[in-house]
Amino acid sequence: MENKGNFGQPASAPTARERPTLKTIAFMTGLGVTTVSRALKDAPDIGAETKERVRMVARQLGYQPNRAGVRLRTGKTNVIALVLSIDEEIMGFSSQMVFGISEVLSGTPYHIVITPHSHSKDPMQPVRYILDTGSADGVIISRIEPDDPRVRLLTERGMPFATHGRTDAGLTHPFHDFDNEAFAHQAVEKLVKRGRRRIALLQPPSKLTYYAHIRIGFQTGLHDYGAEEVPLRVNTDAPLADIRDIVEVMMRSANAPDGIVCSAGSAAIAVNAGIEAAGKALGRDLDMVSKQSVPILNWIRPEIITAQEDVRQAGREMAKAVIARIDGVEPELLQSVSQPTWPESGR
Amino acid sequence: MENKGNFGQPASAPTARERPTLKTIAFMTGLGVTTVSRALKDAPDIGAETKERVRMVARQLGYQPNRAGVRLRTGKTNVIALVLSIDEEIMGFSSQMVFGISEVLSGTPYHIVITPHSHSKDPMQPVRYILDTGSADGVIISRIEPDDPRVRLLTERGMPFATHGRTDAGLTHPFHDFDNEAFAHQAVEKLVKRGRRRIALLQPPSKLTYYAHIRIGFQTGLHDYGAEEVPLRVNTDAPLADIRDIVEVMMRSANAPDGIVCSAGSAAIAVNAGIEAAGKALGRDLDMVSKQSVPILNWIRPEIITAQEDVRQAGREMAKAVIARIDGVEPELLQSVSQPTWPESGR
DNA sequence: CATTTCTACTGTATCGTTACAGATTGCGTG
DNA sequence: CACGCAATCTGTAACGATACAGTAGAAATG
Repeated sequence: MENKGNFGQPASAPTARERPTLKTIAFMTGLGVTTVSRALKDAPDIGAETKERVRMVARQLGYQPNRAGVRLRTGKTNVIALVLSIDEEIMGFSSQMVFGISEVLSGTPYHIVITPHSHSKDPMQPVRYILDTGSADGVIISRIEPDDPRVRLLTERGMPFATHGRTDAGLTHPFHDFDNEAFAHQAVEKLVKRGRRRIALLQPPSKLTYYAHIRIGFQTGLHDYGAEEVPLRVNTDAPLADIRDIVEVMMRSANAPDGIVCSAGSAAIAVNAGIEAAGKALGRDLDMVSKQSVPILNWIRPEIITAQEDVRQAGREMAKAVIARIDGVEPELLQSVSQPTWPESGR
Repeated sequence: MENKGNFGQPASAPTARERPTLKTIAFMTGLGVTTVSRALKDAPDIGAETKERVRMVARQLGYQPNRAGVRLRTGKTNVIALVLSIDEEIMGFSSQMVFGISEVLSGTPYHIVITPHSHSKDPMQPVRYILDTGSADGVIISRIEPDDPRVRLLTERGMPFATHGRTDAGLTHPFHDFDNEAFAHQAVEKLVKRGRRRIALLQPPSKLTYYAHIRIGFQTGLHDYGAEEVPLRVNTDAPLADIRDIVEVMMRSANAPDGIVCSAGSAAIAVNAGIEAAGKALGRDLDMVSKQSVPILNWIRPEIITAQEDVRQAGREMAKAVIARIDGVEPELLQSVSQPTWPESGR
């Protein structure tokens, strides 16, 4: 856990095994530390030949700037903080996002730090921590609400960030979102095309922005294709056991739906269990459409009609967006919405 | 007597909105920066009353030490690096581990940095990076091999670390592992108790240490309970489609097994699909036992006999182990193995 | 020829923290 | 009364990088 050995003496001895610093390069090239620093960042007041020499030596030594030095002097942390809700998921949702993000960051000096929190507790806490300690250059958050206080705070403090999901309160900020409205609309279409007309919706919690997107897509779908809604009093955040039980009751009732639209892959598993518990069969008594972020549902029941939400891609988009924002690109230009894809059933 | 003392430097202006530093506290208490620093770390040469005062002011200001300052001066990064293989998982395996780790780290100054890599590429690369740049105080790695080169390198360089899985080459190091031998043994027992005698094993890739653990548990199980193995030529790392197809072929063949032991939850889903594709039914024609890290299998088929591997707990254990190791605790004392738990089926 | 203007480099101070080597004061001792 | 010794507290110099204000030398200008 310690690293120096270089005491006392003036200029600098190469000290073979130590990690190279600007001083090492300066010593080897016979230049000043400042020159080396500026040469490596391609400053205009350094001679071309000198730059070349410095770069060669730096490469040769495997020089990597000391992050603490840079951070202390410039305030640049080279860190992107990913704020995750630990009760957010059962499936590999956030892993995929992490991997997408790191794909993009791997070509940059940025590191990714995970800042978890329980969304039952204060969701502002991690954001405040990051702002107060200046521990990141950029932030990625999810589970966005229409007037999300985190978005407000981050904007107000000028911290670059990207969100997974949109807001709806006149704030302009980078985001990536899945087109949940299109998904819900298309889901209804698929069901109606299979002759289903009485459709239930397992929707997200109403405080999240995409609740409205799902609702609108669903309702215009019902209208456009001439179907009606069978109410379902539970949302995707409920414990799987609750979802199962409520779906079972619904499926046993007189006005059971003949179609279900499900807004989350993990919940779909519970819905399926509820359907089976009621003695109904997908494809025969009813059809189900679900979105999923990991291709798993068709392994469980090939009959489930699935739309893919590419969360890894979302991670990539958001990582690119935050970095662009850090580099001063206007937020308007850093917004994207991805369309649902409907893989041909099969496996 | 002539103490001209401080000339030039007027200690420091409070500058209300700035982030407080030691200097701020020094200014407010009228003490020197050094004194404040030492007071906050409860050094023995600082008066009790002074410490109290410093602590009060620090708390009042919401002082948090600047990580870059500490890191630059001491070399301590306060970072734990989690090295993850991005193709490691489909399910929420690594998320659960991340959350377990952060539970423990949340009470400490440590941050968690995710360092991903593709295990098809060079698995040493992230470890080398961390060592070369000194970017973490401790490392957590998984997918351990019997003579894992990463374990060798980390040990050699004196970097504190913990592994998810054991090695088998005379190296002593902190680890947390799931008792795969016990799992496989008990799995065979469960199957035989249900009257199954011809058992197939879906095993992990042979290069990983726990391959041997699974094999031994399985084989002693076969021996102890009087069953025989039906060979299955595929491992848990194979694409799910391959697993499904191979299982289907096996289940259609003349000597189809009447029991299957499966070493990974995601693979079990594919195995189940293969079984169903062959027209066989769990509980009737055969039984399956699988381990899982996320309670999902019984939602798919209640008949699957599942053992729970608590990956979140593993994350907690490893985080505690790395920190203890950083604090100088002997590696021998930082090893733990968790037992499979067999939740009563149902949900 | 003196002066300005470039070009190419360099020294110093600084970010926040801590290791280290002093200071200062009070007080008990011989 | 000088001395030693605790008990407290403090200034300085790093750690590695960069912003800023120079400087030296050569070339262009008047």
